[in-house]
Amino acid sequence: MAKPPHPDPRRTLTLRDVSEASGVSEMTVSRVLRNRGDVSETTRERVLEAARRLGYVPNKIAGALASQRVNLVGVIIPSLSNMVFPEVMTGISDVLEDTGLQPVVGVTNYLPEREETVIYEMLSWRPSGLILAGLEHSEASQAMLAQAGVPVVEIMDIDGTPVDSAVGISHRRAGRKMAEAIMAAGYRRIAFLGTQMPNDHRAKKRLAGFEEVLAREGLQLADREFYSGGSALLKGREMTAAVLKRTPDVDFLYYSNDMIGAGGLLYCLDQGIDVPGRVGLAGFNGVELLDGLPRRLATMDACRLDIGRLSAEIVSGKRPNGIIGGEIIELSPTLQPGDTIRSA
Amino acid sequence: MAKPPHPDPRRTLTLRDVSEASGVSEMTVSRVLRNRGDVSETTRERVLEAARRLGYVPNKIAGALASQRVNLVGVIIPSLSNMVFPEVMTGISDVLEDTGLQPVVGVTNYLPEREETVIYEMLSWRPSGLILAGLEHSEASQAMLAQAGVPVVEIMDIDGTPVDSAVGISHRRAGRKMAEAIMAAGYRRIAFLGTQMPNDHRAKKRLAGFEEVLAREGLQLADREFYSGGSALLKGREMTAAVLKRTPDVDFLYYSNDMIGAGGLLYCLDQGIDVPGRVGLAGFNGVELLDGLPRRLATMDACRLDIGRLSAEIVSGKRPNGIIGGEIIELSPTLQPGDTIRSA
DNA sequence: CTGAAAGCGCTAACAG
DNA sequence: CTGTTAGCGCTTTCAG
Repeated sequence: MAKPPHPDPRRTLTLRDVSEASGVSEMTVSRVLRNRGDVSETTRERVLEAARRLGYVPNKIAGALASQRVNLVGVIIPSLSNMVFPEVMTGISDVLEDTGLQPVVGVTNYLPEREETVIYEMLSWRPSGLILAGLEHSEASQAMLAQAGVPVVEIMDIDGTPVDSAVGISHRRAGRKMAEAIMAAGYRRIAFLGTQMPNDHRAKKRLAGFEEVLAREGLQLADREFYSGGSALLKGREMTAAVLKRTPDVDFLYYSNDMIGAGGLLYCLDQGIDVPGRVGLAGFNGVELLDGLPRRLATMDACRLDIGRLSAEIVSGKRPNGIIGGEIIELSPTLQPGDTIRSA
Repeated sequence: MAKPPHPDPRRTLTLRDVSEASGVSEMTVSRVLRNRGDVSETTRERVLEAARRLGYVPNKIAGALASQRVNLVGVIIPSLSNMVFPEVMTGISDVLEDTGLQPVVGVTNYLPEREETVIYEMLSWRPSGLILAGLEHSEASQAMLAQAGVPVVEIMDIDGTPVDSAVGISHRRAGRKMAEAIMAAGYRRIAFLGTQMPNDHRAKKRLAGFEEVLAREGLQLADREFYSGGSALLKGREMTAAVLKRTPDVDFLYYSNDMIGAGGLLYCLDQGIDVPGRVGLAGFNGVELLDGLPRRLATMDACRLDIGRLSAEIVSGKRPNGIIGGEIIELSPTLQPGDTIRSA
């Protein structure tokens, strides 16, 4: 059997193929395909026609190597199933859309070692910038970020020292603010219900800020309950039941996120517990989901869309003031009292 | 002012830098860093030490160009905020984890033109494979996929003709199955509530299968209501209210997804409507969220985790039987009757 | 407006 | 076990 005439029928098309098919030099083909430099209308047409006919897809690997330019922005987040990160992504995409930059997401599952790997992998593709959640990273991660040579934006949190730029809210302050609102409403026997948070630094900071305010009034948490994994709504119910049983005299339940808060709310309503009279409830995040609940859970908006937008502006060098890097932007979360804190 | 002595202090390290710092040839450095070929323990140590000390991160662009190998798998999905795709992603990641392949996600927002762009961008990075949702694509997209020269797996749906491989469920059959269960339970005045679905082909197929069964019994939908955008839970409430008002004698509400179904369920409970006596309810997807609701909504599990896993197996050439491509795997969604269909 | 030459940083394929 | 030689497919730069 003779071998097929062509070396590898599965090989993808190259600029050369388009060049031969159109009778135009590779260089000019490249120019046409990138809309760079002046090319006569006739040759442009011929090239485009040939490229289209062949179904040519440029090889960005080769292009990036030659031009030392990569139109990718790495986005590193802890989780996709969190409701909060998709919204951040939306903000990022919105802004990057008309910059020629493309977001590439990596997920760490809240694991520092995993984060290290993801950062390493991302950087090995030499992206134009990096956006990543949080200010806490392993030493090795910090070193890589500092060396990256591209804009790095740490998002969500500003309580700490960023490598380069940061966009986020102060979770400590957010915790304080919520505590103050709760105290002002007259609640005194307050329990905290949240994730087991070895690596959820932001939740930890909120709790710290929260307890700070309590301490100032000579109070401390009446109870606390932690969970990990599983359906957040369901967990919220279970934890609420547990706390209410263990510490029957609590008058407020502060949840580390809206999903478990929603579960708690549904549980209380099921049980006929008077909310916010007998117990008040509050969560954190301002997730859209809450809009459909029988009662609006008190929460705090984490400015996710703006965080996404601003971080993308920084990475793409589109800040209005023309600042280059090292920016720290603090956003102010708004308290949404909803219907689960009684009015003072 | 004299220019700085080094060409560009911001340039990233190369193999050559490590080579010089360790006194080992570039080639051997490359071998060490990739764990390829035999290298003496001494030189290995020396290289690793130098690389670590310098903070060298290999340039995958150059590596990929030279080796004609890219350890990336493109995953193209309509949306991230859908609850369903994160789970698919989990399945994919699980399997890819120990293959050296990395998923890269692209989002289309249910827009065919957007999908075309994303496919084009993805392919321009010459990934090792592509996983994408759905069987319906623009002609140009189909052409690119067919030309890609790498495994392409279309997921979620199998009612149609895939370019290469497919893993999913038959949504038409799923719609039929649900209709049969509802009919068997004795409901007859059935309404459909769903997304405005110009591009949600799978929802459309479910509805088609559903209506097929109704028609077989000489019935047709008593009412239908569509929405787009907004908080699904809230929309579910509003739509339910609208249908119940417009067509007071309906006895069943079939929702195109669990989120709006959950909203409908909460509304009915709020209104004191007897579920499933006065009206029955059902959704689609089997989202984890449902576990925390006051009553379990009837739904159908879409096998998302398995879809993710299997598609990743195909792309990475890990199918147990050693099949190469062109596989069509149909999974069977299970009906979860929950508490919102009365027993027959 | 168009082309030719010279790499980008790495790895395959051989020689030692 | 280690080094040398060619490129990978594109873009930059500099001549026409």
